Amino acid sequence: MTLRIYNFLGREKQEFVPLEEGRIGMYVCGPTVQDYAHLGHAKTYISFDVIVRYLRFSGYDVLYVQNITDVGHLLETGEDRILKKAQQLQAKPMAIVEHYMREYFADMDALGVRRPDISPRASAHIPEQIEMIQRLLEEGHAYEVNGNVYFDVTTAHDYGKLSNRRIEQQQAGAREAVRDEKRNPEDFALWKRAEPEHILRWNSPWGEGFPGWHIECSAMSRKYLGPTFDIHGGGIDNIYPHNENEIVQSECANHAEFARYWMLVGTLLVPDPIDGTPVKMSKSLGNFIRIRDALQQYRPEVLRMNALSVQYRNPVVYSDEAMQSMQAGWERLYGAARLVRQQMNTAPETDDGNAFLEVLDKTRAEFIEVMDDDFNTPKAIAALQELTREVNSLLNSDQTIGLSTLQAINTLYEELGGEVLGLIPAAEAEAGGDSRREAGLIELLIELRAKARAEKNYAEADRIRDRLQALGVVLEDRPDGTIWRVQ
RNA sequence: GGCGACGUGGCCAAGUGGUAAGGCAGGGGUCUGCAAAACCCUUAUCGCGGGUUCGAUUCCCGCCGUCGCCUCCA
Repeated sequence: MTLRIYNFLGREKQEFVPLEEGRIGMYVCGPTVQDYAHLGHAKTYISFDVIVRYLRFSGYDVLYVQNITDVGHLLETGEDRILKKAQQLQAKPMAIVEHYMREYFADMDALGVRRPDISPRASAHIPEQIEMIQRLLEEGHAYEVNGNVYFDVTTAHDYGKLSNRRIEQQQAGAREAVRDEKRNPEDFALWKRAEPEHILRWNSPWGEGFPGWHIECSAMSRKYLGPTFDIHGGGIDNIYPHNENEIVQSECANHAEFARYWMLVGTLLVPDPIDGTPVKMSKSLGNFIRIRDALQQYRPEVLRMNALSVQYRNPVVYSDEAMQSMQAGWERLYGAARLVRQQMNTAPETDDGNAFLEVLDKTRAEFIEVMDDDFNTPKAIAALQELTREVNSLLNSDQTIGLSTLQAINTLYEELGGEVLGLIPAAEAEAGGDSRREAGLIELLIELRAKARAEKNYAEADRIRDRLQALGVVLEDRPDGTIWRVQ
């Protein structure tokens, strides 16, 4: 069983072979912390979260690095974005980025996205960036003009190899005013001179300024993962110019191959309010939904389900309709896992139901096979859904099921659905300590209702059920008793 | 205009050179005091036109359509 990954460099599925057996160095482009994260970020980082979780599940020792961009970049108007925000809020720029960085982590935590091993900040790696720029200057790949340093793309023979853009194809100045300072329209800034009004600025050999957008990823990935590492990830919308420029400057500065496998994830789309066509969720279009706002409406697992409902390279739509479908699908999955846990409390210590272990083995094998094939999460979820049908049938049959069988089912749900996909919450997350009293009260009411039912006092029984329903507590009568859940 | 991705049942979405997973929704049924939940049954020849092939949804060409990138964006 070998892992295969679709490598954007070369555009084909390839067998994954790490540089060092059993270990993986992985870098994923992180967010610019200038505002609250939205669902587009959620899609990308949930995708990589599951990829990293699965790699670890497969036994790899993964070092996962994801940068925090906090140095600010230029708008078309020439204003610094973070500076602009700082003026609005009358606050120091570093306080702004600190704030949004913390909120970013809070949002990701809420989504069940495990934190990267290292979250290096661009502002904390200015010397490394300057050093890399100097190397590029020495090697003749860059030139300085008036305190700005640009990379000369004509000095790299393979510029454009990731995005398949060749320099001669570009329409110079088509949508961007050609700066006279640049030798070629595709040349990009490594270092920018800070105008007097810029607060975010650092000393450099070329005067006070700030780093260009792409150099931070090159400098920080090199620092923590080395000149050559296994996997580089990001959103596909950054393939050009960001990823392309990262590659060219890193390979020219390091004289070494950069990332060996490029994994780029598809975009989150949202229906256009006018005609309903799906369009990219983005800050500039103003059609974004903050993660924290979406979490008011849907559980994190349901948001994850949506992100994982397509293969990671494909785009996915976020809409009420889609989310309701995800919600229903998730509830069936989780309902079965929860029922298994509930049955464990009363199950006999027999080995009845052991024949089911075969189904579990089959599910596990299927799950691994499809995840090994470029992380096919839709198929992996399908495997769990098929398992769920079997589990429900088993639980609804009149045969008694032994504890060991239930435990085996539960373990599989927790491993594949919980540990890898993050869709099934851990058992201990179900009933917090403060809800024990509430649970006791609900169970008391269930006892009263059971008494009423035994006396065929259905009016009273239904009244209790309806009142609880109104409070969001749903009762389900099963042959062996009534169970409840919070809606 | 250039580069790239995609177009599969009512909706979403896998997938394969030999007639197509899974989910959601709808309809019918079983179970239930009634519900709820669950389970069973039920709907597709894969954008259009050519070509390659014994055979294509899957490979190639063209067309149409949608999205992304080419400017800060995950």
